[in-house]
Amino acid sequence: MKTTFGEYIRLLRTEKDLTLTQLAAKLNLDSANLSKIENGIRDFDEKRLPKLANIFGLNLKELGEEYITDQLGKRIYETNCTKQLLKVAEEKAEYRRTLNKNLQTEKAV
Amino acid sequence: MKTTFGEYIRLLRTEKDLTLTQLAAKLNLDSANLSKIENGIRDFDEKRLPKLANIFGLNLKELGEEYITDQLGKRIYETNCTKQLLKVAEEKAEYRRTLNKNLQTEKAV
DNA sequence: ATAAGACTTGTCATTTTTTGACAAATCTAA
DNA sequence: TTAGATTTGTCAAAAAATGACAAGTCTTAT
Repeated sequence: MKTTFGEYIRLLRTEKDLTLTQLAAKLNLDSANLSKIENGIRDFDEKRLPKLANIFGLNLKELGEEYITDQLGKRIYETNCTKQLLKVAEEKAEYRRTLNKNLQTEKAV
Repeated sequence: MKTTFGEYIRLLRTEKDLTLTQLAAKLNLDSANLSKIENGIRDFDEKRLPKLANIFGLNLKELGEEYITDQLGKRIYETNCTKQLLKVAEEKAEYRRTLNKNLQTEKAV
């Protein structure tokens, strides 16, 4: 997916010929706020992902991955994080994983 | 840097033989909260980075990079983001950059 | 031209999350 | 033991995210 999550929702919505008001209702959401979400002014609330998946018949896991990559991509963009720094960030994530592993085995003892 | 930001602060602090209370005072911060920061229970507040850099004679830009890579690394870890997904996130960041570029040139016209 | 529906924008109250502060507990070394 | 260092728990305050509504613009059909 080469769009923002908001653009993706807009795509799904227009494909099905739904208005903002119609989709917003299905999502228990104000149409004004959905508009902001599609335009990237606000974030889609993670807890509505299951509903979104249902409405459009999408796989929840895949949709969730769209979501987190969008969120991360946004942070990467906002922090002007270069590829080089992103690599460092990835290593730090890896480090946290080993920390957690060690913690688990400690508990086991 | 192959540690969390909290561990890094602890390293800097103990190298200089400072107590939590002493460093916390320099940072305008409660020692109890600094303890939580070093132990990864709370986040270091970004607005204290300049102070932190001064106290330990560090380059602010570099310290800032330590900070954002730690923050991103934490998110990557928390979301169980695989390398593959991280690549997608990076592409999405790239996409946002082009969006922004187009916006700029639009403005110019 | 204008009326209706679709969408956008601005604002503010509410909710949620993060932070600051303090008290009390634990831990460690003299 | 006891003094200092650190950790943990809790709660109020501050900050950020979200929900809701009013009013605006834009488009299209009549």
